[in-house]
Amino acid sequence: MSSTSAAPAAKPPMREALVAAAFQLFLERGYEQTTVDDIVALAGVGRRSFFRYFPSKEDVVFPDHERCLADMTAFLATDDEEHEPVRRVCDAARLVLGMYAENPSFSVQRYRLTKQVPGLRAYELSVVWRYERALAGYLRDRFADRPDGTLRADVVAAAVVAAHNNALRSWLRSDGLGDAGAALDHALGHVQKTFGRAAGPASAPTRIGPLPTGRPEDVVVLVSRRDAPLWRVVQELEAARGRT
Amino acid sequence: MSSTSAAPAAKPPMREALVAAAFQLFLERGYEQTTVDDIVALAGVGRRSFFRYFPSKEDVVFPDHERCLADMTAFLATDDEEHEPVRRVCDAARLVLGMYAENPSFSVQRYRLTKQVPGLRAYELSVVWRYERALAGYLRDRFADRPDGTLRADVVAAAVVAAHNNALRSWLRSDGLGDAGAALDHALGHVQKTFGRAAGPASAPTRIGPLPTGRPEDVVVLVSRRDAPLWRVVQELEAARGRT
DNA sequence: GGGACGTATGGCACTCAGTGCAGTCCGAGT
DNA sequence: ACTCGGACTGCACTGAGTGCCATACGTCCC
Repeated sequence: MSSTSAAPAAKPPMREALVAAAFQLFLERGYEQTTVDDIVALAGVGRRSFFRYFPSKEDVVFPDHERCLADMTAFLATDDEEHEPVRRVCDAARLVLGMYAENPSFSVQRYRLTKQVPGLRAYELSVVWRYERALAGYLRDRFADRPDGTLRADVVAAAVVAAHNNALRSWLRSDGLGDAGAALDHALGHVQKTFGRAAGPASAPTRIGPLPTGRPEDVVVLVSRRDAPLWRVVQELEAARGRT
Repeated sequence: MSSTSAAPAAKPPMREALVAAAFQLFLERGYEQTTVDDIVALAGVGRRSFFRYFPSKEDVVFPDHERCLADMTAFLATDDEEHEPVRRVCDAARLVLGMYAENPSFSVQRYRLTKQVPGLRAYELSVVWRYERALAGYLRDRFADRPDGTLRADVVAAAVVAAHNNALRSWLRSDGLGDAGAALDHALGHVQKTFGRAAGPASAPTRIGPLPTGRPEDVVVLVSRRDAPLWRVVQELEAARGRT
């Protein structure tokens, strides 16, 4: 009972051997030109063992996403409600980028593979989708009381993921040389500026507020939008004045 | 030369027959429990013909997405630069919903399938991804001069897709009974309010005088007096809003 | 009418991913 | 030494997807 149940400290070397053999072959002759038999032959293990460590051939390309997804779920679960929600999901996205930044060369190699193999691109999309649903689930929970809570949660989660991917891909295209963290901070900064803090940025300008009382000759300033009912009323008033 | 080159008017019935046979079997015994041999046996055609019409078993579930994607690409390509970009991609999203709304029952059946078959979900993600890239490509072009153009384009495209999916899924969950268009307009309205015309320089407050034209989402400032007709209209609007 | 031709279809054999099952090997506990 | 459990291997099987060739049908041309 020493190290098997508590922590996965004793990692089987076979898993790493399979990943290494797979990437060697993928890089030298391409993903689709490499069969699972080739991989297990190079790694010197039985074919059946491959599928015990990786449910599919595609999984060997993303060996650590499952762990990262679990980390993110745990990160969002341990929330003391003290954090601003948008800020919180941005931090969760930083967690993912951290995983990529752990092995820059590996991430760059994988990026080149996924860029040109449709099957791998589809697989990556389903992984990203699970990240996005985790973020959206957290936000739906935090926005439960707001009017369009689930809609807003979905949109914010999608925006965070898009910003993350934008920064990540530009870093990967630079062969992992640039500052990934800075690029991500910049991208997420935009998202936080648009969504962070307060309810809808749209409701603020249209809101007129509690009607104050005062002298009839007081001058009042109204803020409206051209698509708000108030503006249409103004147009009618103006049209009526033009006719007289 | 009559109808083969101009328009795809003479659609082969085999394609429809395969789709019908496939869905019949998918619904009565499940997607993974149905083999391609089962489908072609029911349709009474050869196995090889199936793969001539559908590159993979998954494609038979989404028979019209390829056409819809082409429509969207064409819609975005024929842009006279007169439209507001965010508004334009929202309209493109409405195009996609239109395809779903053409066959409500078919869309609902497909939704139930994709919801519970991981392989189909992954396929759908890759389709949605292509829509999103089409939108983002258009926006990247329109935002080319802005400072963070590509980032903004990616985020807006993701937000539009998320809003579209939110509305679409809630409509599908209602078994296609609700008003899909209204739900989508509501969702996209949020996105347009957050992103539409936000980066432009704040315009100076407009005096009422001669009514200026402008974009619907512009913020306008009105100056009035408490004894003027405008203020009384505002009071009525507020009272009406308080009642609802 | 008959032959040449392009196209749509069917049949067959093949590769390869993925699974189920049975057997083997090895280390730990008693 | 015996056993028990887990890791590993081999083998046979299903099913998706592909390449190749044969066949049928309509068309055009002579």
